[in-house]
Amino acid sequence: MMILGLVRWMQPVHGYDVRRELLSWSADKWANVQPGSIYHALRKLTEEGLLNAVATEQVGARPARTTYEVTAKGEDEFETLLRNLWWNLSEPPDPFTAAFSFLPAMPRSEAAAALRNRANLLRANVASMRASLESDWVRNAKPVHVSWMVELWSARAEAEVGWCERIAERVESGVSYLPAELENADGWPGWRDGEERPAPNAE
Amino acid sequence: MMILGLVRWMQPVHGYDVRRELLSWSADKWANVQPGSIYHALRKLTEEGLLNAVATEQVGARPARTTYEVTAKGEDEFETLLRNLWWNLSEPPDPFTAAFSFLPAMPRSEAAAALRNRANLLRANVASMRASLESDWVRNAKPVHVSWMVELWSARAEAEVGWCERIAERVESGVSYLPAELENADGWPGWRDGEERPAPNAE
DNA sequence: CCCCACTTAGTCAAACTTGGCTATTACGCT
DNA sequence: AGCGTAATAGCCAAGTTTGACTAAGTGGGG
Repeated sequence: MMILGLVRWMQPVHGYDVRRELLSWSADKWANVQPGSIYHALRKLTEEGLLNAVATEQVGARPARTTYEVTAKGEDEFETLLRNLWWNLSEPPDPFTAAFSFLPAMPRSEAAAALRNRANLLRANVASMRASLESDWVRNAKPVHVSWMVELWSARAEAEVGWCERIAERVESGVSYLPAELENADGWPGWRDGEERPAPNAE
Repeated sequence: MMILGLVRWMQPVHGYDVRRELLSWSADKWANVQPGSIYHALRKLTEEGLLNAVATEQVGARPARTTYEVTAKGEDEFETLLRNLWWNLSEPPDPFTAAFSFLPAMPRSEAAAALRNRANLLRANVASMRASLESDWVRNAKPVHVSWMVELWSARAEAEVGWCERIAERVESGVSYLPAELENADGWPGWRDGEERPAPNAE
């Protein structure tokens, strides 16, 4: 619920403003906030007494828009949430990691190719982020810490590029996926379909 | 829905098996799968024709457990999902990034301290992951690619440690958060409470 | 001057997640 | 033998998130 935070610093806002701001940050990508969630969140926060609906104006026959403000309680709650996120680690879920855990279900050649491909995609990403860091628009019109966030993403991505390439090589090299204890024991069924016969003599 | 994948390689399984396997991977952390989701997912996958309920045995007066298998259609679907995740980037949502975007709401000294703290937490994490990589248990009893996943996490974390420290310094140095265009213009209201008076002469 | 396409603002039902609950059996300890 | 604790299976209602939809104003090209 970081909608609360947004409302807090745009103070009197209505839902649509919040939506636009979020989309302009393309925050739907890295926060879990799609446009549809916003109005529900606003109503729920109001119920909980963290927000106040201060006005409901209507222009013509368009849907009425309700304007919100943060209450003292909301201020507190936000502070708490924010501190919590700043001071504590919280591993975010990562779909790629989940997919990677099924490595043995992919043919080795494809897995390696996909990893190399991923490395390239990441590199392209890094390049475009770098470019945006240089661009005048970002340098002059966006708060500086936005650039810092981009730097974080770049740093993580670069680290991952290296990993992708290292792992691609290992996958190609044909090392067995099975743990030492189970070498030439029978593993679970259901692994060996994507695998191109992991060559029992693999080392 | 990577429950499907799990069912696929443990072939005839019942819900509880899946649950245990997931928890043993502590997959509730990096996938978005809490124990409660499993049974619902299984039923839904069955409805969609991706799974088949093959048996329902009952031991004593305990809840009956239903055993599932993957259908051909499920096999296909899994293949598609898996490939999609392997070949395409998909930025996962990251709560810290979201929190960081509210940097101006934190006093500079606290922000810097929190960043340093984060760096330390990450370092501790990396250390414990490194240790587990050395441990015999992981080396001998777990498939090798599990270690590779740990390496990925370490690499990302290390990149982030560096970033935290660099940013902590910048925050402390007092550089203004405002974009060049808005220097000494009035920004949005609602920023300046956490900020310890961003000293208009800050540079 | 009219029509098409886009923007504005928000609703809603459906899907998905979650955490807590139930109720039985097995196990270890004294 | 008795008792408390842990493990076994799974259910369910409540809370969240989502993507698709509505429906009126607006603007500019032909």
